[in-house]
Amino acid sequence: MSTAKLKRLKAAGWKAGSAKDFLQLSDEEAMLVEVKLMLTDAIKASRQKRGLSQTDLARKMGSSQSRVAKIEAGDASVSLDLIMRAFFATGATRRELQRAFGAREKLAV
Amino acid sequence: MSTAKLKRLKAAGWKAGSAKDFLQLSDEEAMLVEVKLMLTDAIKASRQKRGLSQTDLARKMGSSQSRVAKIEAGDASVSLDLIMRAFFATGATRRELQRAFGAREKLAV
DNA sequence: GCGGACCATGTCGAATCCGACATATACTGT
DNA sequence: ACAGTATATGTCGGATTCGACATGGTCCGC
Repeated sequence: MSTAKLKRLKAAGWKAGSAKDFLQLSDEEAMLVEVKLMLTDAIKASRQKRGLSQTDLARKMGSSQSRVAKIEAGDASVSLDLIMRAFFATGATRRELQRAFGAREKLAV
Repeated sequence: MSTAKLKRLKAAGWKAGSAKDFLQLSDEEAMLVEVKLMLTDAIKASRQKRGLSQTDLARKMGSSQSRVAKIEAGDASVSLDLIMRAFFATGATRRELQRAFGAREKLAV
């Protein structure tokens, strides 16, 4: 499954644009991976912009530091639900969500 | 409050009929609910636009008709991961995703 | 070089979510 | 009335994801 390979994908430094070829994902799976990567990047940026530690964010969203670390690392055990929760918990708005999907990528799939 | 909307709000993990719970809904939770409702509406629209039945979509995404029905109904047991998978499986593009997030307010409780 | 932040990673029992199935309702066309 | 198609709803065993905890690494001010 794509989520199982997400972690390895990030560790190898691959960008979302090349994820499909590298992992032989279906189009839908590739798009889901892209969505997750965009959001985890946006979470890290939003959190740091607001001067929050992973522990701070974890407390805000009723979770733990280790899980926030996994969220930002693109760990396979993290759902899109939790990613989205974390994104909003940083203080990001729906407009910022839309911008995260709009001001996008260097390379299309 | 219509029963249909109460049912859909169970997607947020809500107990139907409790105004108190509604008032306690945090901003992040409310935004997550909005995102989910927008997407489930978009899925249904995209599926019907392309002339697919729930069974067709289920086969495309390796799931079952009953789960597709639950996705579109905003059932509490459906994750955002599955919603996003279904959205892309209808043939929707990332541009349509962005457009769905930019859609005007649909949640009127 | 120590103590204190901050972040990464592994593990685990419990909670949640999954596909699948059974079944019900509604709306066709025959 | 009947058969076929489409959608809705409840349930269940197994799979996935959860928060929590333990622990290790890195960096910095003291």
